[in-house]
Amino acid sequence: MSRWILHADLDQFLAAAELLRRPELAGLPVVVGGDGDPDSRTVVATASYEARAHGVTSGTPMKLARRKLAKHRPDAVFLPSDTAYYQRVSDEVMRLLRGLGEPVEVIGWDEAFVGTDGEPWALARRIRTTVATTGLSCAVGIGDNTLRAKTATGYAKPGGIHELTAANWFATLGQDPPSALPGVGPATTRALAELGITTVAGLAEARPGDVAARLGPHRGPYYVSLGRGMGRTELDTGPWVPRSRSRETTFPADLTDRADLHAELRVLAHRVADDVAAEGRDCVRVGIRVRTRTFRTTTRSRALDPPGRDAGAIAALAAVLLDELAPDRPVRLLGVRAELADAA
DNA sequence: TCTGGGGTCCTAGGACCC
DNA sequence: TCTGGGGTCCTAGGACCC
Repeated sequence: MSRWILHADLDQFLAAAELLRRPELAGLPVVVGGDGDPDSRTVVATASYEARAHGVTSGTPMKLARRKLAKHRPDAVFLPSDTAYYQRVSDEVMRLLRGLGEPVEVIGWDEAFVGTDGEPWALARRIRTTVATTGLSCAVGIGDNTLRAKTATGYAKPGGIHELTAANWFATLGQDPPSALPGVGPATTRALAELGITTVAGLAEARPGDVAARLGPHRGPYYVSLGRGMGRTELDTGPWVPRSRSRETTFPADLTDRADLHAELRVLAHRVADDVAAEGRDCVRVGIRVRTRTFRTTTRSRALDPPGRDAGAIAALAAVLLDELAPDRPVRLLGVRAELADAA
């Protein structure tokens, strides 16, 4: 248990990582996402601040991003997402953070918690200078638990430091909508509004039982605790152990032919099987995902009996599930997922 | 405007068992 | 003969995050 939790978040990570190896792009709007095909049906993963200035943010459809930037920034640069490279850059940053001698919990490519019993502002500045040695920059949130640290980072971006504790929690965001809290999205915000809860302070004062009746026995009380600013003070410093592996593809054009669908499914299943084998663990359950032209998404899953990592067995079960699902509309996306056995 | 890919966790209903 | 309640597993879907 740590007295202070710090949350480090790399600024515009994917775009910044690209600038590391292409310094000549500095100052230009840089948009990372998809496979680099200008017409692909994909979205922006990360946009540099120069691109954000023109309304291009994460999640913007790539075609729309091109249109928005074409007007004012014909010099904008579009790059395909190179996940293997970003992972290497991330690994190096996390290695440096672990070198600080404090507990570190990695929670994403570009985010980590660092715990300390020492002076948190001094550590926050050390984190920023340490990360800067890689050529990247980060914002740091300081909190008395993980939730307050992560929330604080939102006030620190880009590249700053902000502290959020029990002392200033409600003064800072008590009147903000519940969606200001990490883990509360649009659907939950809507459901809470139906209960008359429209602010973080209101959520904190709600009766957990009332929220549970609307949002579930576990989630209801959890949301109330979020409103109160409660979070962990214990970090999980162990390596991340994946619970599932999946691969999915949105096709350039919708597929209707059953043989085409099965051929694509087989490719995905084999890629998943490769990932499962690389984990050195068995697959216990196989799932597929089908999204049709109308964007309706359905899933099917079934236990793999016996569990294993044989690509043929995983692909065969995926094929059975696709036949059962038998989509009757043109298919936009196919996905295959393997749930992994508990690590030994 | 036309909506990615890779993940995690929770919920709820039905089956099944005692 | 009829009725019960609780626990657990399986599965589909929802919500959210980066």
